[in-house]
This record gives sequence, structure tokens and C-alpha cells, in this order.
Amino acid sequence: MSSEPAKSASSSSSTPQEGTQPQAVPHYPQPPPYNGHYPPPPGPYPPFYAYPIPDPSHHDPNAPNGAPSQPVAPFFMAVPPPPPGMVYAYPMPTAPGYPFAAGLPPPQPAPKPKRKQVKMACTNCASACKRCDEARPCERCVKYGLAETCVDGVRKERKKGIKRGPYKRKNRNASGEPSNDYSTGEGEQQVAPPPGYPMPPEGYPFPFVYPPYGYVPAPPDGQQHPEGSPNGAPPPMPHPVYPTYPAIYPHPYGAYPGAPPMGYPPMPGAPVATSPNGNAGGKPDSSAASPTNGSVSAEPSKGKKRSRGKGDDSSRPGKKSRDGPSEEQQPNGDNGVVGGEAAGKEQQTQPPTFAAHPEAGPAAAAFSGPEPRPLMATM
DNA sequence: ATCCTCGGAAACTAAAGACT
DNA sequence: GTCTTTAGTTTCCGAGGATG
Repeated sequence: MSSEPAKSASSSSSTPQEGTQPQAVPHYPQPPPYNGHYPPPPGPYPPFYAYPIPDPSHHDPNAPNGAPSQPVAPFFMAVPPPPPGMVYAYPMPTAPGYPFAAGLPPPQPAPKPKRKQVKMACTNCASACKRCDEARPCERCVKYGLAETCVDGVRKERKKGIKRGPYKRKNRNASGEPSNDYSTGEGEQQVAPPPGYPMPPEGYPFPFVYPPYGYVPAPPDGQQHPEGSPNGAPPPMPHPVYPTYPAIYPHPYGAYPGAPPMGYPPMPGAPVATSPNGNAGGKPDSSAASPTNGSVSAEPSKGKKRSRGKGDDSSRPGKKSRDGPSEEQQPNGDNGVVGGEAAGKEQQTQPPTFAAHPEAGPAAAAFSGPEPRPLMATM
């Protein structure tokens, strides 16, 4: 999967929405009530909220023949461009009913729960490679009438005296506390949020996005920005003195660090985004939308070939033999475990796309909706 | 549709090495 | 001594064939 989203923003101009003109959103009304999907964004900037945009690529299948079908809810483009001077702090909703804008990565499924194993499987289950339980006889043995022979196997004693090379210490941060790494890519460097900004909450599938340089929150509803500010943009405000932090975290849905998307007034004083490590967009590699190994894409074991034949009772060739007292099996432990892991990773390494520019990514391109409405359903 | 087999990834865990 | 890393060993998921 996920070979598609690859083109996301960079190819935004070729999304189905091509040609539609983003509509300027001068000032956002009261944000919709937060209904519990995500905690309210941290920090002093205004809450993230999105507007439902009809997805022109989806039409009412029940429309009478020939009749011009209308886009139907809830098939909306999920996330329009953020308001001026604002970047998404949270990932887009993943609730059912929210398909995703063309070219955008699909929602991340909840991470697969870790597999739990019993301490010791009974001999029957072990030889059948099936799930066992603590009970004796175990459930499976009972089911198949093997209760009589349902007994614990015996663990082989571990080899001793095997010398190892020097250990490579994993670098842990100075403070000793676990690094709060929300990046999805492997071996990626965690980029610290600007001073004063919180880390993303645990469990967020996508990286955070922090306010761009020069961002100033909109005035309270109903109020006007003071006169004289260009494009109606507010002058620097007293309290949120946002640090000059040009980098933002990569976000798969397009954030614009420096320049607003089409139709939005330019943000005064916003420099072109550059990440601290030089590559615009922070940490492009993998990171965003990496489905974290989840079932979704991984499939490392796909294409595995089976050459078995019912009758061949050769007991699991490459594996440790179990039934019977036999033991020996490749004493030099290259059991390929490590390699397997490595191999499994590195799928989909799409650099997250930044709409650091007017054609602010697919979302922006897709933005052609009518008057913005708060998106309540899934926020 | 269900059962069976079994490759291989994930989980577990203890030994070896590093650190205090 | 404790903590961390490494890797040996086991569990069991899940694909795919066999069977009814």
C-alpha cells in the first residue's frame, strides 16, 4: 500500500481537484466544540479545526440515471488547508466516514495489540504451532480430545559460556529519561519542540506541527485586528511571543511554514521554512504516515513460499526441532531474527510533503468548498 | 467451510557485558 | 551489585494445501 500517497503534496497539482481555486477564508468563526476524538491542542494557538469539503470525486450512487449527482456526505475531503498563519497541530480525523483527500495517506489503524504468549504451551499445541493456554488440559486439547496428552513441554536449557562481542550502548539522552520519540521513522532524530511548546501527546500517529514562525493567533471572535496591519493580519501580540523557530514537524496533510496556500493572504514576516537540520520540512524521511509496521503495509512475510506437502513429516527444517529429544540446530545463532526486522522496516519511505508554498498540498488544492462550516463529527 | 501443516515473525527470557 | 544488550528459544499467526 502506500505507494500511492507518495505523490501527495508534491503532486498536488494533479489531484482530482485540479483547477479548483482555493477559497480565501478571512477569519474563522468560533471553533467547533471538541467532541472527544483528540484532546484540544496544546499551546496558545487556536484549536485545530477543519471544514468539511465535499469530495467531488464521490457522488451519490443512487442518483437517478442521468441526473447530475451531488457529492454526498460524509464523503468530504477531510482536511482543508489550515487557516492563515496556522498549522495543524493534530492529525486529521481517522473516524469512519472520513475518507481522505486524494493522494493523502490513509488513516493509521490502531496499532496492533502486542501478542501475548503463554509461559509454556502444552506439547500438543506446541507441535501444532497453535495457541495454548495456561489451563491443563488446555482449551485446544479439550476441543480435539487430546486432554490426556495435554502436558507442559520441557524447556531446553540455554547454552552457556557463549562469548559475545562488546555491546553497543544505545544512546540515551543525557537526562536519562526516555526520549519521547514520536517520529515514526527508524533512527530518526527527535526534533525538540520550540521552547514553551509541549510534546505531542502519546500515541499520535503523525508528527506534530507547531506554529510557523511569526504566527499570531486570531483575535477573539468578533474582534477586529487593529488597524494598519497588513492584510488584516494582527500585529505582534504581547503574550504569544512565539520563538523564532523556523522548523515545523512534518505533517502529511500539508502545512505551510512560510507561505500561505493559495487564496490566503500572505503572512507578514514569515520566513521560508527551514528545519534545524537543514532539510526543509524537518525530517522528511519516512516519518510521516509511516504506518508503524502495522499490519497495513508491512507484509514482509508476504510472498512467502510454501513447499510443503502433506506427507512430508520432516519436522520444521530450519527450525528448532521440537518433538522428540532432538536438539541440535545451527548452533551459530544467526537465526536471522535481526535481519528480518530490518527487512520489515523501510517500507514506504515517503517524505512527508510540505506545502511550504501557495499550492499548499492536496488539501489546499482540494479546497473549493463553500462557506466553511465547522467540522464537528470527528474532531 | 473446516482442518491441518508449518514458515517465520514476535515474544520471551537468560546469559554476557557494561555500568555504578 | 544492578542495568542493558544480545541472542537462544518458544509461542503462535496466518498462508495455503487437504479434506469433507
